[in-house]
Amino acid sequence: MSDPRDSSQARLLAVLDLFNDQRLFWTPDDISAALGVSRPTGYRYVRHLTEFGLLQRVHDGQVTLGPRIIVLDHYIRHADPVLQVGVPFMRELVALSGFDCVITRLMGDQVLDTHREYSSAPASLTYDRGRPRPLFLGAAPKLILAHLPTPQLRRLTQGREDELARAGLPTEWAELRRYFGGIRKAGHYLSTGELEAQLGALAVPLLHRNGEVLGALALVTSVQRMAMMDTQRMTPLLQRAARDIAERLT
Amino acid sequence: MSDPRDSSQARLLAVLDLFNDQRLFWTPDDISAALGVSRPTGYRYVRHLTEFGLLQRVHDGQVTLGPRIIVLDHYIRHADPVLQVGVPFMRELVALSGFDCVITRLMGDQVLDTHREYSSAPASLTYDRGRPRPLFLGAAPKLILAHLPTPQLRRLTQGREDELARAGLPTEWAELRRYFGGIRKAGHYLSTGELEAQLGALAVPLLHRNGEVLGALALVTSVQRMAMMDTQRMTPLLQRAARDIAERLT
DNA sequence: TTGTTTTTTGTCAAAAAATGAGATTTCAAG
DNA sequence: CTTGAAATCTCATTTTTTGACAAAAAACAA
Repeated sequence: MSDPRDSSQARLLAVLDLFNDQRLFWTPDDISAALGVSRPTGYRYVRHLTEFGLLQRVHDGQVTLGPRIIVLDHYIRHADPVLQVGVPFMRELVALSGFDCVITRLMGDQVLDTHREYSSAPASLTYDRGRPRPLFLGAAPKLILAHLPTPQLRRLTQGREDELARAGLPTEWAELRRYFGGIRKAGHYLSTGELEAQLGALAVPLLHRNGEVLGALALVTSVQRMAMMDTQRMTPLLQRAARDIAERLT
Repeated sequence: MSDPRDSSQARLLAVLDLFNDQRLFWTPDDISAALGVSRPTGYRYVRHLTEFGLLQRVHDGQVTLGPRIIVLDHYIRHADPVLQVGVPFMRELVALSGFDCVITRLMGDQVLDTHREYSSAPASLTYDRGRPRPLFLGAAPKLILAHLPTPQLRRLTQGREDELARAGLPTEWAELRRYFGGIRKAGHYLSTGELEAQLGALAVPLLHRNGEVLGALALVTSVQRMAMMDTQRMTPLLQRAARDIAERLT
């Protein structure tokens, strides 16, 4: 019955929601105001979160995201088996192709690039690790969705008809299913200018033994250079790497 | 009066403390046991944290750190002014020296490398971004401590006599002060094999206009290659870069 | 499919904590 | 030393949290 977002514990966590690209520095007063709690309570929240390193005080009474975030991120990176076995293969692909190589994962409801191995001529600096990506744009997300079990795909797409429409995808369930089914059968997806006008990507799925989709492995570059790529030759290489990575996962 | 770590809000955050290098996957049951709360409460904690993306469920009932961590880390990286202006200078230093270039910061009580610009022959893969570093070992931390205001230095060193002794530093305050004073006057510090036996580093402070120490800028490489470096020539280049970075900070 | 076990979520009264108002303290800057 | 703002403290009241137990849901096996 109770909305889990409306509890004192959740309110404390809600402080973290205030921090983003746009605004990384807050005063306790602003936090209190933004959350609609009293000043002492705002200060208490800040104290608690600072205690755990999720926030830190900087000068002139402002607070910002704390060192614990960086450490936790380090743990994720360091312990993620997909990255541990994947990165060397990504390096090889970069050397082979000259393009950037990216591993993209669906985490919860969010699509994130968890690693990007840059080429000597990086394709883009706008989407690096951790920047939330649209669910329905670009090669990697589409490939991931295409390999999701049907119920999960349904859950993810439900209530996002607007977003689907804006991405030029069908909003009707049957048709949507057919669309993603097609991508799944193809086993790869080539996007040109979907996420960003000047960029293209070739992605293949990272499939666990049991068939579960772990994410996508993609090569990214400019549309011009992408046009010169021999897709027929590159796709098997990518798929091979994806298979090798999956095989080496415990 | 009340221990801030002993409150329901803090207990919720304490869940995050369970996750580290050693163990990145927990079941709600294990969490309940580790925190000494009942099963339903453990499940509630997991639900709350998952709600905010700090945790995520993976298969077979386990949970691990969630996507929100990666996103928040992305915000920090993306919005940190020191990195924004510093990275291009670091690239240049790497090109000039052939060594890795690292920015190290004191965040709260923790010393962290916030960025590492790798050379074509990376010096080490054991200390990358976000791995907590010892406070008293290595060129960068020493340089940062050396430029801290005296009261803060005192606070940081107090109660860590063991750690100081293990690092081969004086445990007595007056002597310690003199030691760090010497480093500060020198304006740079060359370490060989301190943090890791086979690595050396040359560090200079990143000083804000007002004299506040923002962190350290360091070149890292193997002791062999470090021995061949012309320190006399390299130090001014590093210092110059540090000054340029500081100047460009708003 | 069924039955069986395990995991996860409700229900609710007792216990614990969070909260806000206002007072008080701390701290930096004149 | 004074001033003013920032941060903390005190405490009575209100709101949550909590655990025991029960119920439901999900995973699993036959």
